[in-house]
Amino acid sequence: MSKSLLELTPAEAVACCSPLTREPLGTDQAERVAVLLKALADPVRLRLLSLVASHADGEACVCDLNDAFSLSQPTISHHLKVLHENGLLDRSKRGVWVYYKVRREALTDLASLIGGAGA
Amino acid sequence: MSKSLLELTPAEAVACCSPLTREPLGTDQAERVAVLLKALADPVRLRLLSLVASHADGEACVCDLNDAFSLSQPTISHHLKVLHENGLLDRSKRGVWVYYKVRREALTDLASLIGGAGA
DNA sequence: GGAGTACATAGACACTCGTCGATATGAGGA
DNA sequence: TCCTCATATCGACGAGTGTCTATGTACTCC
Repeated sequence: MSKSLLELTPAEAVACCSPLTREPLGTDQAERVAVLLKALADPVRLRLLSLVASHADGEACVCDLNDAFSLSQPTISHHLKVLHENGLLDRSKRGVWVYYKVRREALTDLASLIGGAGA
Repeated sequence: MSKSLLELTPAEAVACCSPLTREPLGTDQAERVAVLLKALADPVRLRLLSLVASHADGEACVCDLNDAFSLSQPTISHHLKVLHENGLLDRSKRGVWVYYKVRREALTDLASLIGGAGA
C-alpha cells in the first residue's frame, strides 16, 4: 500500500505534479515544489550532489566529500542531511563509513516538472 | 559580439553548463546555478510563473496576477522583479500596463541541467 | 495642468538559513 | 574495557529573505 502524503519525501511528493507551464500550480503543490527546490538551491549542496553523482556507482563516502570542501565537518553533514531528507540522496551505512547515493529518479522528475517535457 | 558573463542573467549564464550528474560542478558554476534555483524556490514565485505560463501566449498582465494572491501589490511586484532579473520572465510595458512572459528556454535549460537529459 | 490608475522602490521587521565550535553516538581495534 | 576514528546533533550567531506600509514614478484622461 502507498504511503500517505505526509510520509513522503518532498521529492516523492512532487513526482506526480504536472509541469509548471501546463496549468496553474495549486498553493500546496507550489509549497512542496518550493521545499524541494530550496533543498537544491545552495552551491554547496549542488556541488555535493554533483560530486556524489560523478563517483563510481553514483555513490560516495562522506569521508571523501569532506575533503572536497573547505568547510567544517558538521556543515557538510548538515547539507547531506538536507539532501537526504528531501529525497535527493540515499543513505547507507557500512561499518564506520556512510555512503550517499544520488536518487536520479528524483532529479529527472524535478527536471520534467520544470522543463515541461515529461508527464 | 557576445555579452560578458557579468552582464548575463543567471538563466543565461547557466544555459551552457553540463548536467549536474555528469561531472563535478565547479565552485563558481555551482554558485550561479544556486542563484537561479533560489529565484525559483519560492511558492509564490512558482505560482506566478505557472500562472503566467498558463495564460494565452504565455503572457500575463500584472493586474491579473495581483488578484490571484492575498498578498500586497508591492510583494507581488518584488517577486516578479526577482523572476525577471534572473532571466525567467520577460517584461514589456504597454501603456499603463506591464506584461510578463515566461522564458521557456530558461526553464528547459535548467531542466536539462538538473535532469541530465539535454546537452 | 490636475486627478486617477498601474506599477515600482524604499525602509523596517520578523523569520529562516548557513556556518561554526562543542559535544554526542557508534563502530572497530588494542 | 578503553581509545580512536567517522559521522551526527546541539546551540549560537550573523547574513539573507519575504512581507508589510509608505512613498515615488509614469502613463492616461478630463
